[in-house]
Amino acid sequence: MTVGLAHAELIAVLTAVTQGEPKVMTVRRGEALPSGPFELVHRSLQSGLREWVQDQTGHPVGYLEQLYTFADRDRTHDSAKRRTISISYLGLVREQAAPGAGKPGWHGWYEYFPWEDHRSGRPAILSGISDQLQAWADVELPRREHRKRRVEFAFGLHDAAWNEDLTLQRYELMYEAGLVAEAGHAPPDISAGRPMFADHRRILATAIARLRAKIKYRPVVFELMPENFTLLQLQRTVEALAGLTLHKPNFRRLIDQQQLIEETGEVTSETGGRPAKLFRYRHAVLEERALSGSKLPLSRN
Amino acid sequence: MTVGLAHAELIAVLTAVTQGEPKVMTVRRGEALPSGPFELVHRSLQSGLREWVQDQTGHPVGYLEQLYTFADRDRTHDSAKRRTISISYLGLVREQAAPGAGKPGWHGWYEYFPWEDHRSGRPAILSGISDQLQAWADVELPRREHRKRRVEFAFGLHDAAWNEDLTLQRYELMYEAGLVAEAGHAPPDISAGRPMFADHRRILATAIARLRAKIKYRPVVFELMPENFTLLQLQRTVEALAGLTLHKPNFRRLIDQQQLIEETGEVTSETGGRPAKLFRYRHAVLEERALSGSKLPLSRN
DNA sequence: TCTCCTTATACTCTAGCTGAGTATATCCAG
DNA sequence: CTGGATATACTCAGCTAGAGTATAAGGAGA
Repeated sequence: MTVGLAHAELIAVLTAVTQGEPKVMTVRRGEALPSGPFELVHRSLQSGLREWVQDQTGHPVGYLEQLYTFADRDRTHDSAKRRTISISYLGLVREQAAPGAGKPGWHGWYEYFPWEDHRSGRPAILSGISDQLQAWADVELPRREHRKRRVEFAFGLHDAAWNEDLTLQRYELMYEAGLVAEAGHAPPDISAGRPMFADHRRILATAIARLRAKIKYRPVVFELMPENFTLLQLQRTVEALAGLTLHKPNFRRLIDQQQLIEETGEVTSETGGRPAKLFRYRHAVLEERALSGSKLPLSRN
Repeated sequence: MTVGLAHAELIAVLTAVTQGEPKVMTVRRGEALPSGPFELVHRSLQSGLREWVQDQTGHPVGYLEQLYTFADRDRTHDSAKRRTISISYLGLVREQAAPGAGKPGWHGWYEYFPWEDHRSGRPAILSGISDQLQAWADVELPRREHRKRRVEFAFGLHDAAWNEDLTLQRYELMYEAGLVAEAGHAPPDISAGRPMFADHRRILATAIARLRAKIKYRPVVFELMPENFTLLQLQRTVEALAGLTLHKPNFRRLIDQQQLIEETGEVTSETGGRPAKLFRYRHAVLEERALSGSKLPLSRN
């Protein structure tokens, strides 16, 4: 069988959470995600990415997960005979292992997606966005119903509740409606987040959505935590990722139901009030542990 | 930046469920998954796949989802200067739209994974498999604990329950332990399912795992159903995918809680006993509808 | 025609989980 | 020693999931 030829490129969304803020590693002063060629020396895609991330940041990536592979023709700047296949990955880095986390190179997620951070309530920018989206949705009938439903669902208007997992859907709607600079239409009058090179912001949206969904059923948060941490630090990290505030007593109950962590025996009084116990992740509890969450009515037969 | 050159290949896991059996479309008498080159004429990866699947099967693919992109060096049969990137997709086809579903070309999932079908109880083959896996896990101490935990968790031994979503983990363990023919070790004495070309069975395992997980929170089953169906037909389809039997009253309760379907007003008496009402999927309820399933303790502040 | 078998459909009950709120403990600063 | 801050423990109501039971309505065959 004949097989097409293409360039292969690896794109990384490296994420760390420092001081309760989610960050992404960037190049070109925050305008692009780091990327590199996939070459023959690399054993596999994943190890290829691991190698050059380690070269560039000097620190290991704990968790690495493939996100998506793109190859739309629009993205190609090559000759007519070649095109680029971009394979994107999500990588999680521990706070301590991200020494440049304050330096340029690391930028907060919510610079690019200000409407995604609901920790201090619904962002003001959302009213402008939803106004414009509803205007965009108000076309002739066949498409109108569909558009309206998508907008209301994705942005939690009317009776729908805000669903933090829909980051990608929201970005795509805004792209379709021409509200983000990358769409290339007339520049929007509201400043809808900082744009990025090519479709890099879309890839970041994919990563955020994936991570927000994943923390609910896999213990991946701990890849972002230092060795020892307090329960509130853990909660703040989850809140940073989800862009939401959580109910403290219930968060703690959930955590120790799962038996994912154990006390170190030490306490820290750097938290302001009563000293907090330090915990560590129970590596013994292993990564394989899925938190099930079955929605099927099983029977025991 | 320099970018590596590679061949690009699209691999499809096309699935249909006919008469309560999950099938996958194959070539070479069931030994391989259909695949085709990604070429310049294609607008995008997804549309490229859609086009040649439609050409080959003559029927449209309803639902199409990217699975994974592989590029391990072992898979390459090319010259030293090229390698192949394989992008795999999961596609769902309606029962009626799969005219070849009885003909050669379509094979049951469980020919390849007999240990995955628990609809008639725990398959007998599993005792042999778990014996051999436990023998394999019984090595010197540093690795033993980890191996034992993986085996027990993936195969639901001891206190762990069988988790149908772990199809890929189970296949990978069996591969590591040399229990599947593709591993290339000494041929296993138990016949652990029908092998496939290269890593195609691994890709099929990925597809099964993804689909089993997805039916729990997205209404993708309906992509596999005919226009009108009875509740038991729907249940049998879900059971076929999950490889499990479900509790009938609870299944029905779950379905109409979600308001995903509506009565057509007609009944069918082809089911043997009392005639069953026919239902159809409420397309109005739209694909965007995620069934949430949040595991985060949200607060209303 | 009546009985039995089969499938369809409706209802009940209980344990556990989730969302929400409240109460108590222990440090630091002034 | 008092107030502010954070940490930690406990309570309670409503919902949901798992499980079981009861009734309805067709067909096949005695």
